[in-house]
Amino acid sequence: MRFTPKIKEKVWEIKLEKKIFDKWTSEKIHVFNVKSKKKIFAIDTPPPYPSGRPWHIGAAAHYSQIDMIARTARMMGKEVYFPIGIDRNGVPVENYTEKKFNIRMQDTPREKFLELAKTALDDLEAEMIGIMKSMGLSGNFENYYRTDSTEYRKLTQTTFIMMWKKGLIYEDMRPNNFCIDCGTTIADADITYEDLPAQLVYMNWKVKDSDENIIIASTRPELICACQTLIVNPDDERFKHLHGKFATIPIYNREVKIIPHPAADTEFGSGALMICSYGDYEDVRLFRELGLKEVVAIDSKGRMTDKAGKYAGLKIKEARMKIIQDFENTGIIIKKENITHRTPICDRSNTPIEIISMKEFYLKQLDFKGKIKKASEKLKFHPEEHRQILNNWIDAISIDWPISRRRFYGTEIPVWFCKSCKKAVVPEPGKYYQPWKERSPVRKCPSCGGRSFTGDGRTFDTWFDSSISPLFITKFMKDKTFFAKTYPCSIRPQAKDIIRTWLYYTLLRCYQITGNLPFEHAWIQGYGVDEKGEKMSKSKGNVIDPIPILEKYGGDNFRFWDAAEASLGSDFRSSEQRVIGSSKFLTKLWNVAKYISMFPQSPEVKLTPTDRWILAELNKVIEDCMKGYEDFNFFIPANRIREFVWNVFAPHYLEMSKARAYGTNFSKEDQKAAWFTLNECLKSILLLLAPITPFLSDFVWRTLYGKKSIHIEQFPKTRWKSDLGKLTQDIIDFNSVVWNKKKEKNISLKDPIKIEIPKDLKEFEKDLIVMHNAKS
RNA sequence: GGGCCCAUGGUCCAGCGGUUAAGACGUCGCGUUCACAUCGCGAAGAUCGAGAGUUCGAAUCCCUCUGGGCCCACCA
Repeated sequence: MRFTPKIKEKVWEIKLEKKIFDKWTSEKIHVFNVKSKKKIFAIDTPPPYPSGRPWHIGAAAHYSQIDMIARTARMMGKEVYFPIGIDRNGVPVENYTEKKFNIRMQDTPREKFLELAKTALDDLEAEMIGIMKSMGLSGNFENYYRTDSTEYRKLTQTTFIMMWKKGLIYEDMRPNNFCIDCGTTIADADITYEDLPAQLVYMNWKVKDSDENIIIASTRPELICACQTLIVNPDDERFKHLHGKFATIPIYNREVKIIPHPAADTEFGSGALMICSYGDYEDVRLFRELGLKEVVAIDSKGRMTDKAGKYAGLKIKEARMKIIQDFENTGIIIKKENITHRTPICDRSNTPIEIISMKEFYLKQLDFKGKIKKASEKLKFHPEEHRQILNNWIDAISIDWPISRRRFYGTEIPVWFCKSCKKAVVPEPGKYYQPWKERSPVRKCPSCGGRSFTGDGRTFDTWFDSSISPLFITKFMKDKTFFAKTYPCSIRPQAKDIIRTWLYYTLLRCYQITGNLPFEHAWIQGYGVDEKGEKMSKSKGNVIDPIPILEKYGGDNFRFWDAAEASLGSDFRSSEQRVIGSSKFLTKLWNVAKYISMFPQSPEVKLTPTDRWILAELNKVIEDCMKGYEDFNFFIPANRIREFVWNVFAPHYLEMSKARAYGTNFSKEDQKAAWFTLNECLKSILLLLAPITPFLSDFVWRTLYGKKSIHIEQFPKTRWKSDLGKLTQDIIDFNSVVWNKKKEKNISLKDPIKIEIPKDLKEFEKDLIVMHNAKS
């Protein structure tokens, strides 16, 4: 009998992937059916942000693993809802638009700017979608969503209006991070710190009713007009006699109290410092703690206000230089020191931020800290240890969330202000509002009856949009049946670095709106770092572009690489070398499949001990893989299968059963037993690998086992349990000994050798003798 | 300053109370028509970051230290 492989290709050809992907699309095997009888598994896919190229290889790997989650759930018998979205709101889009068209947002008419911003990301978005497809994502590409769509923004506004009605939103004048250059309040997340040189000046202030002076050290002398108190450390002997006395602010001649407070460091400067509104967040904290009244010294354009007296109208830096000069002339400054100062910088404009009080909208979150923490106990984390990051963040929250931004490209805040009573008027939900260019839908002010309104020009913080993704994808307020079936979602996959933003804000917002958690599982992936273990960043220039790697090695090799390298939740190194290394396994598997494809498939017959042994081993593999899949940890199955195929199945079972499979000197039944076992193993391996390497698995499956896709099958069952599995190590050891002996004797592996089969391996004697050409 | 995580052959990564410490990549040697040179077999290479402790027994548990990564706070 001649055997020819049904698999013809010499190697796994990555060009086949495109065809397979198109087949999936035309067969609609991944289309979500909300009416299905199966249990629904909804994935709150993170909509990626196309903020520049190249797309981060770690992010691409992340999405390929999200697809593994989807495929795993399908093979566990669930009806999977796997939406795809793209995030397109906020400052990075504006930034990209400015660069792309060489304009400045603040100098461009809003309408015009929005038009440009709306399409600025289209090419980047197309590229991202292309990457997702080449990685084989089984998501919904037919109608993927965008966070800047009318639909999405309408829902963001609806949730705002609902919360407004519940009294969860208020407007307040508070000190906040303000970027003068961008002209907006910004979030803490938009700030980085840089060590910049600064001048620490020591000033002599007169103490009231005394001949003494007190020396105040400051890097911000221009803020003395906003000083409300002086503090010294309670234990500082130098100042104990001054507690409760007053000092006079130079130039302004206003008196401020000297009080003891532990925030003053005896080691730094003079030991005494002024508390002004606002030099830094310590000032803000103390103003709040001590109930001080703020003095607005700087306006939103970055100029001194009339509170600064003769310095009014000057820019901050000019005022500082001027006042230092004046103090030097009058002998108030006794010393100047050059220090480096950790300065908060706006991430986008690279200019120092100021703390300025502005009227902003706030969402209440302090009242929910306990509730969110309690509710999140039910959320299952993968891996569990990352729960800590969320808990730490919730504990650290000390103010409500400022949600308004003075920017253009975002969801507009649906609010008009009555021109006569100045009160905010909020419309009914159900429409996408743009108050900066539309007339108020409310004709008469509910408070004063006024009929004239001004539209709010601000937009929301982008997290205010993205934090309702679980509501948007489940068609909240749009399709009651769909929502009831899909919410809460099953899982939120996301990266570790946005736990305190995206994960936290989503929990908060969805809890406030629906009263329960938006998903059951939180699946957290680490960062993709470079080959040296350093975080990739554009400034360092170590960002790896996934496109050339995908083109060269294909989706499956890329996916197998990230599954086998990125352990659940931990950071993983990325390099082309490592993808090449992983790709060897697919070649190996390909050849195993090609070999097995030579033989006909056989119904189950009486199996030999060798067959029952490898099936017992296979059984263990299935058990181990399922443990990994149940935790959505693909590192475990990827490595377990590689280990099994490469080190047990191919070198030992394939060799032991080869003569039987070819039918040399064995009965027809024994031959059929080998055929059956070979195919049984390959089928299970393919099924177990299908979520990780969907292309190759499907190709081989359709070539050998079925007209239909492997992706509508379920994971293999464990039905081959047997004690023979205990003998695996002995078999491996014995084969190794024989190979070594032949090596020592310098004879070919096919040459005969005199060797005894060990007692415990007697059951396998016949196969072992033929395999090694052993003579007793 | 507070917190979290990590430390295993040249590199990556398993093992989490008892194994001759697994595997992959890389290196070296030998080998090949018959699934695979995008291969096979074999070899070298790890006192499991350091120290102390618990235990009959520790890479594995406790403590201290060192080095690295990350998050939060932050010097007026």
